[in-house]
Amino acid sequence: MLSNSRLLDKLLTGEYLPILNLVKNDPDLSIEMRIKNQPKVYYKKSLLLTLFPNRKPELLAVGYWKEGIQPILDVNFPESYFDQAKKLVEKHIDVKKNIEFTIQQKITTDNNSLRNQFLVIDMEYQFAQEKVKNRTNGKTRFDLVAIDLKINKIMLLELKQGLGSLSGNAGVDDHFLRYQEHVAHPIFQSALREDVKGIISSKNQLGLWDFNASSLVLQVDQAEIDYAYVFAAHSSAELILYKQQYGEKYTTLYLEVQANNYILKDGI
DNA sequence: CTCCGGCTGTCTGCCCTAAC
DNA sequence: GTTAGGGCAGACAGCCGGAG
Repeated sequence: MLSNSRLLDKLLTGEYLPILNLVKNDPDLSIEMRIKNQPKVYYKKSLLLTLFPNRKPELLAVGYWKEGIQPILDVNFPESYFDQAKKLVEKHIDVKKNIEFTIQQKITTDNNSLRNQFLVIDMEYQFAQEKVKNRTNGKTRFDLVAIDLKINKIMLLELKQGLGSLSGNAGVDDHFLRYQEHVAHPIFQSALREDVKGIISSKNQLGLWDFNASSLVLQVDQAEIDYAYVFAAHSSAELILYKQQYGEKYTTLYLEVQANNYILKDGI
């Protein structure tokens, strides 16, 4: 259930319905459920729009348009706002970031059904931090949250793309240590399960999937929690290097960018 | 001289808290 | 239940100084 029924009404039948329909029909836009089931619309990981129950919607951050004009949203005819906002994002984001986020979004859209092993339910997930305060050294976030439908697991996924992001402060080893630190606490696990249930039911209610996810919610209580990397290789040389360095050490799902196939599978 | 790497400030996006 | 303001992490750009 969306805890916020007024916002739900606005999205499903009220003034925000044109926005919901537009986002549903545009594969480049995604809507994610943040804390307290707050819906936010993204384009390549740039936040285009945040919706509130009563307050005016929050638009694209000033950094994207400060040398031009702020795009204006007409909730009844949102097309032109999203067109302008997308163009501003394209102009703003740099190439490297663009590649990573494009891959992330493709993974999300290619794994949004029950037809394959994984169902991606969220991007850039941060858990509710009050519940694990003082229990961990550093906060962290996870690139993707997915359900492994084959064995009913909640998978926290970290996307690695290109060789530059493998070592150092936010590298492969470092991310795994942070995961271990968090998952060791039962409070983290129960909080994650609750968040996952909330995200699934909200998305289900908004009709963002072409299947009914009610039964998935029930499975989540029994689901194990696990962690894996997604390595998106741009060449076979990169793939070989990654496998040599980390392939044995960490569970990894492999994707080949050139193949343009972003359906996640284990055991490759 | 150029090329790094570290340091710092800025910005975005997330959650938290206090207040209504 | 809802909002406004603040803190934190991550990404990035610009600056500086040391190594080659």
